[in-house]
Amino acid sequence: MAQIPAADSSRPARRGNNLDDVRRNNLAVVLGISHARGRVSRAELTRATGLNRSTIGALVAELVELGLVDEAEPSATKLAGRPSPVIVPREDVVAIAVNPEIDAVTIALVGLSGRVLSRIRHDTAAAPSAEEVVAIVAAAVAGMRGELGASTRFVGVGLAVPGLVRASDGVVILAPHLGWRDVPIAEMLAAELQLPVTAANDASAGVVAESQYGAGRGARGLVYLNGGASGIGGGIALDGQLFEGAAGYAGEFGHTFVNSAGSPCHCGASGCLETEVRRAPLLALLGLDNTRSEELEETLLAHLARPEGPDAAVAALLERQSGFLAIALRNIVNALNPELVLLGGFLGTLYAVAPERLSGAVSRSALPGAGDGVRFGRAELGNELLVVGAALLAFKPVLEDPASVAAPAG
Amino acid sequence: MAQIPAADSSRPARRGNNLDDVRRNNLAVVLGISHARGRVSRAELTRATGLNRSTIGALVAELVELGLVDEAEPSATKLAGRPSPVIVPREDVVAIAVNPEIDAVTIALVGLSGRVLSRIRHDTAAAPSAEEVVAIVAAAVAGMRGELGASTRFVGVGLAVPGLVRASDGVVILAPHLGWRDVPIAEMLAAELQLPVTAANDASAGVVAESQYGAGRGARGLVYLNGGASGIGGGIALDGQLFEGAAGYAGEFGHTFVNSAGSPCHCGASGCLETEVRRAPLLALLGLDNTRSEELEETLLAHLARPEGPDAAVAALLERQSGFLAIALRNIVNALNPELVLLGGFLGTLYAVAPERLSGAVSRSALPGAGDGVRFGRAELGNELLVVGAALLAFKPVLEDPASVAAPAG
DNA sequence: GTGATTTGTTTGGATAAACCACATATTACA
DNA sequence: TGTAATATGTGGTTTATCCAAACAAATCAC
Repeated sequence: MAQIPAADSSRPARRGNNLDDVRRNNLAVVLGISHARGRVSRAELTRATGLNRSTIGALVAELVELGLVDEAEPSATKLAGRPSPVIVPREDVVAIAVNPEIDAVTIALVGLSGRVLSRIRHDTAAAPSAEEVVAIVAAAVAGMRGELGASTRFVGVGLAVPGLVRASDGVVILAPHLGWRDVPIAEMLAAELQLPVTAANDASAGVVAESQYGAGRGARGLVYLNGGASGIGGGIALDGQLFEGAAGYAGEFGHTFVNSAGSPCHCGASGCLETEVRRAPLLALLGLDNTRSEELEETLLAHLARPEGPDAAVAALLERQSGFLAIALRNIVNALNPELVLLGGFLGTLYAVAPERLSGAVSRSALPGAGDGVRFGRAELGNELLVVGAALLAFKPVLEDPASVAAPAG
Repeated sequence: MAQIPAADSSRPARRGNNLDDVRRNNLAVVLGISHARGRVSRAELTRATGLNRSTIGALVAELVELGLVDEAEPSATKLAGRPSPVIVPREDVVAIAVNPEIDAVTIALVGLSGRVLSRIRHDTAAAPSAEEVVAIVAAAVAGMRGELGASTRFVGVGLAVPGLVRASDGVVILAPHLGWRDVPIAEMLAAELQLPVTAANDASAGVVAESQYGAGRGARGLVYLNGGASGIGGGIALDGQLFEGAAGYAGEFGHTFVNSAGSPCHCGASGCLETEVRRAPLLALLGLDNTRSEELEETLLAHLARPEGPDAAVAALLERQSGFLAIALRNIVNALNPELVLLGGFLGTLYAVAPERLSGAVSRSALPGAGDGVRFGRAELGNELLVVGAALLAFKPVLEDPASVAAPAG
């Protein structure tokens, strides 16, 4: 009878746990719930975590000591019993969110409470270079610092980049629209701001935000596809956490093959989702210029509602693009069996004009099981999406190990 | 400034940890390493887990008490110092692995040591019904029981089914080649054998086996595609664990879209990988009958090595099928950024005849980052694959919580 | 007010892992 | 053959964690 070969030791074995890990984990759980829900009473924390009342008391006291949360007066309930103090994440624990785009750099300060404290959009004449981004961010942060109280603590920087970003060190491998290639932007920003920097693809930041605060709340397995002016990006979130893959590049659904007779794509292949499903042809048909996506959607819905019915070319284009999108989604559903598929940007519009057409096509063409279990939806975080996603990237180390942040000076 | 909406409470918050959890986790880690490596010294466990010597001593003692491992004499090393006892998983802790196929049911007993203790292939005239499978398994297990010592403990049953299996309750939603639809096979087997039963898709079982014992050892993110007589199945393993998706259906790469002009597939769509890349046309061209895959590969390699070169039709077919496979793999690499892609069965043959052609095509057509980081390989577990994979499914509860198994009677 | 209910607080207890000192078993080398 | 060096098991002690229980406090219902 065969003996199965023994596994080698190349995969590092799971480490053992000690008591420190217990504490660290429990602090992270409590801070995580507090951060996710905004306001929680100690009693709610007790129920959610399954920990003892006294343990929660001690954990919360330590988080207060660390300057990460405040204990506030109990909020009025209609229940009998002693009121339970409310835990709120401190707003003066702040992440810096940065999003360089083709014609602007957006910088925002986001509190641990989830509030966007301030936000600047710095327009640029051309696509900014990495050096320009660093300079713009440094100036913007210096300016915003003054508006905030002296107690403000910056815990890190989160960067959402429209391109491929290596997760391990935050190097931008390729960002065609910015013209970047192998740019160590995270390192550069970290040197300038003296803060830890986490960089990720913009759609990855988006899926994290949607997963925790947006239409993906509560979904355990979430796939996100976003159609922007520059192409189609995407991301995968499992249990609220970004799925990175081996090196951080997972989620590039824009280059899913959907058409044998398709156009060549800048990626080198042809027939990619991104080349077949684009905003531009629709804008041209509707006589629109390079507009915001809200405007496109309004115009499109109005067009479809015309008494004489939609133009044949418009209807055909929608039909064709929905078909290609359905093919890509079918692949994704079969491969990943997600609970929820979220569509943003232009793809959200495509979904919105005929939700049934798209979801029906996918459910019918995907395999039973995965196909009939999946839900579809639109991304709901608009403007705030990338800013919040980037901030979540920056907060991640704190949320995973609250005790690792230096306690406040005072 | 915007306030991000608070997350609702629909996603159950992560639970807190207590000391029991620490112990449970550490027991699982120690047993897991022991199971994966086959033979480990206590000293090696100490280094791998990062735990204290005395803690490892206590954990191992508890596992011995539970009857899951034995402590054996130290094996000779060339190192100075006191020899460290060796921990070996007990062979009389046994899982029952079951694999129903179109023309046979395979039943095997697999020890926690990883050894296949016995194995029966029960041929059937036609595809077996669920009732027949239950009867065959019951008879086989009764027969094999006699061969084993009285100390043998059965911890569970693992079932690898060629079809879609709902992970939560082991119901086979659809197994076209068996003619099963909504069959509660896990429940039926559990009632008969009075043991916990875990069922999964056969490729899912395969990827787990390859990930832990086969060509996927050490890979953190692994994608597996297998070409069998009945189609193409697949699975995803992350850190040695099966990625199930929302309900256990993840990994159906056989229905990836690869050809707009493709044939209709039994799944309802058309142009699926499974319809475009098949064994049958190649067998026909080579004048082979319905042979084993080893035979196909030998014949094919011999044909390609002919002095006059391969037949043009054969070369064209290989080129064509490799091209479609490359398209599917490109999609998968872009979407999941796996570390390793493993090909089994007919797809392994297709890869083996020209590894460079396939891996080169994928690396070039996938996006930089994901494309140039991925490795390709052949699945290396042949006959044992499904049996080992099914057994791993059955052992999973024990490996996750060793203390949950009843201590041996003796 | 009085009682029921819920929750914070305090204290003591159980438990798990770390730490330390010492015993033990092997190799290296004179 | 004997001694030193090295690595590892063993047992007692310490430390940190969470839990359980008793008590105190704050609210609601009547």
